[in-house]
Amino acid sequence: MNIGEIAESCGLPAKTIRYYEEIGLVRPDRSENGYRNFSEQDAHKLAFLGRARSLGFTIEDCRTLLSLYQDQSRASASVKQIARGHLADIERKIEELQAMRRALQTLVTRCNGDDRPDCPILDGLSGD
Amino acid sequence: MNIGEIAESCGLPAKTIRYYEEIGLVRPDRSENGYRNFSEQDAHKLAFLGRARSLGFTIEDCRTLLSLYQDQSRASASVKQIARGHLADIERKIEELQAMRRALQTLVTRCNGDDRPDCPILDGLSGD
DNA sequence: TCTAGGGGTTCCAGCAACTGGAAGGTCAAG
DNA sequence: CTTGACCTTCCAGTTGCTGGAACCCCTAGA
Repeated sequence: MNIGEIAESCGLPAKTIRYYEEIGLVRPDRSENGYRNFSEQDAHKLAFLGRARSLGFTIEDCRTLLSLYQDQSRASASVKQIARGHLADIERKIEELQAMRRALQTLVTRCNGDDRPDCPILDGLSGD
Repeated sequence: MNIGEIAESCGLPAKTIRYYEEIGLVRPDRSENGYRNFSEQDAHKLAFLGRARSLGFTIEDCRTLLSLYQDQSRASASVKQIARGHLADIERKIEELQAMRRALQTLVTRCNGDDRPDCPILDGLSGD
């Protein structure tokens, strides 16, 4: 399969797939004409990567997960550890964002948003 | 004030303050010896920037907010618009993260995390 | 007077994970 | 034979810093 087809099938942009090859996540063969030639295995890997990335795993986590995926003698504990680490990161980020949201919401609510200069948002940012 | 003192007072690393100068957010004078010499005004600006950044505003938003802050004839509506846009971004990100969290949580819960290879997390990522 | 230290300066490289664009090769259809 | 849709490589840019090298400045102590 050419890169266009595979991109279509896994939902990743061709650019991204080339990038994944560059950093060694996939290693498609090449046809006579120099075009990348993806196998079904590659298609699977890329779909796997797409899902892992969409769950927010870093590229390095993806690399590890992929190798665990391909390692029949893995321990599921290794996978779970990575996933839980990532889950903790996500939860931390959610909390950070919620704190921002609360603070910002407070300021926004107080601001009239009219044509006058008086502005509680700027006041808040300037330290009152 | 030298960069060290100002960094101390606003809580931003000196590196960051130099970077802010580089991109034109502050323009401290220079002493005879070439050291940056920050005024009280600069201190205020940097504190403002620190707070805006900690609420997640982009640098470009900060630039705009700063100019509105210094513009006595601003309309508070302009400020509110930026803040609401940013709030919407934050809310979108929170939702994305929460979706990730839910999906990941489900997989993690199902995984035994023992020394056997059987792993619902990898199964989920591989598309079952 | 020398030296050590703790400031400060510039400039360059690198992070994550792509994305855009230029310049050009390949292929099938009309 | 040309057109257009593919594909290729390579380089630069994104965001907001951060680290490090190599160097200057200033003060205090031996």
